[in-house]
Amino acid sequence: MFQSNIPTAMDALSLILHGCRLAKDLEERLGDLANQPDTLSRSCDDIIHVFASAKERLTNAHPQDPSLLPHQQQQQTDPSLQEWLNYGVITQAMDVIQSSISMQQPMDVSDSGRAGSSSSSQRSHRSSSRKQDEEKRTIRLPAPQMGNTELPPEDNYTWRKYGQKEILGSKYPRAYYRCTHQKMYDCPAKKQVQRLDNDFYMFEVTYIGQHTCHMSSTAPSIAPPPPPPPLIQDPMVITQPMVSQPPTSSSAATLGTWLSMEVSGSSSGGRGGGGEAGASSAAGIRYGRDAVEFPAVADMADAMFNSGSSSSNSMDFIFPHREDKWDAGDKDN
DNA sequence: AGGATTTGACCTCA
DNA sequence: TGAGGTCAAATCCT
Repeated sequence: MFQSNIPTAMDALSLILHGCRLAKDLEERLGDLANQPDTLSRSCDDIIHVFASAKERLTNAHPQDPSLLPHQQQQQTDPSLQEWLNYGVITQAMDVIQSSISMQQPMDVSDSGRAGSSSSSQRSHRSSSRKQDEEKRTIRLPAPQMGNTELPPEDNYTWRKYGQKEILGSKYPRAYYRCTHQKMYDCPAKKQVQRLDNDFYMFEVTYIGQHTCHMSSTAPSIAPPPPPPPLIQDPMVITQPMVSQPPTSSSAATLGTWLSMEVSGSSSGGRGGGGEAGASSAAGIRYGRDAVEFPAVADMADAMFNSGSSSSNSMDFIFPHREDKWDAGDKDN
């Protein structure tokens, strides 16, 4: 179902990174799990599964030239994809972070220190659904984490889930989200998230409409990043790579510093009533114990890239309270 | 208490 | 007519 080998290879990289995180997490919990062989076994299986998936994709990605590095492959990517990659600031931040992870601490975990019944009300105002001319862009994103595979990938917008539905012919339900600021700023942006039938670790995310919430002077303080798909005019499917271009030296250095503190950082604080700062998506503000690790990295990246306009919030992202950071540490599998 | 998610029913359109 | 999209009360979570 993949459009080309390149995204497949990139998916593999993201899976590898994900596997590394799981392995790291497992090591940190070894002490606690020493007398829980079943849990240990499950965790091992999970990790094995992730790496096996990655290997499978790598094999599929470039059977002809296994020596080609992913970022080299990307150079051969079609221009539209390349443009899209260039456009995604946060994606790049994520790339930097994850590149740094792999470069600085390939598998080194030793210093991880912290590492009712429906109403009959009128619905005539219902916006027309299934409008053909509505702008739709579909991308694919890897699931953020095995333990939180119900969560959609972070995309740096805040979303509110308003529905979920079983889709005919699909194994997994489709979740419907709208911009958190829809009412306040009349933002029409929506998205649909659905797990791929044949790949449990990939989400297909369809964005509908453009965010207008950031255009308001009273809109959230953190200016949103460019929406993922603005350059893609025609409905199409691409896979967002988790590793793309080499980081600039400065950003790499900065993020590298962060990584030394937060390599395995967890969510910086649940949903927080005010989670409207624009930096945490539905994925990042998932309720309770299912705090997500992966989005927290995006949060940090976002904080950095927007640090000029948002002062204190950024620091909160970068230096979250310790208890918040590690609450998620005991999540199972 | 306030805001987000869940979920069954309702509505629209192909 | 039925699949897909949305609504909104109930429920959950912090």
